Amino acid sequence: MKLATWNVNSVKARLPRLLDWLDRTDPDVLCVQETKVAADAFPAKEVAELGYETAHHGEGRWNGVALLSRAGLEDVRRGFAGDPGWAGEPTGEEGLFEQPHIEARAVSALCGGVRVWSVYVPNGRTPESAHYTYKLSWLGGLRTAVAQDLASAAPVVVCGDFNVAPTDADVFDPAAFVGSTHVTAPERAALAALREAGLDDIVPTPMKGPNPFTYWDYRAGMFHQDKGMRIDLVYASPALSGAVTSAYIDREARKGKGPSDHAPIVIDFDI
DNA sequence: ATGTCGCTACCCTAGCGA
Repeated sequence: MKLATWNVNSVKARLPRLLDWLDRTDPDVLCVQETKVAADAFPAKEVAELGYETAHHGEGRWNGVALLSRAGLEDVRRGFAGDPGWAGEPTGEEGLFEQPHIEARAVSALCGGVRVWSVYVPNGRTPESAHYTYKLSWLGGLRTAVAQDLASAAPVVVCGDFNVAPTDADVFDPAAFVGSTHVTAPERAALAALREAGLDDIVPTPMKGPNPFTYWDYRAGMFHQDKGMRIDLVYASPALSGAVTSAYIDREARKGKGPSDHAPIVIDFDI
């Protein structure tokens, strides 16, 4: 099975590149994040012409995750029990929600006997922010939901934009991130707790240079200087992590006119 | 690194989020 994950930063803006990439890369399953379109606005017809079924979980202008599969797409689950939702700022300016707002950040399905998740973890903004607290509790809820999947027979793989760099080697300069999200001990502990539920981090090989980065800010020529981060991750249960035959970051997809700010990860499993 | 994107609402540019 060839599995890939890609934060496309708007499926509408990226559609020509997405279709071209699917055609040339030929994955069996693609996990998509940041579709930024409403539930019924995913270009399912266009990807169907390339042979893919779609499961989209979208809400409009922000977030949105999808699974594209031609290896089967069964038992689709949008969201997960225990998602805390975004409850607003405690003091008000952005407005308190009467009920926590459950955002479209996770979708999972059985693809060829594998429980595949596509997730878009909250950014967190700053460590002082209510968004950061939300990020940590969201990751805690994800861990509980994934642990339940791991108790069943099917192998599990959780793919997506985690908005956390697991180690200092996963950012271009740790000193540049002091006081920022994505690198704090609690965020890394939340990732570790997810792994400890029974998943291995499949670290992909960069196509060029020593750094396994998957994201480079659009600004300041960050991509050309390889000042990036590894925040897109593939966490797989042992039956899958032991069956990896290749894993790489497709930095070619980050080049040229109109790229996403994230590169896809492509993994081959011999299963 | 704060140099760019993509979105929406409101009108074609500003404000937001990343």
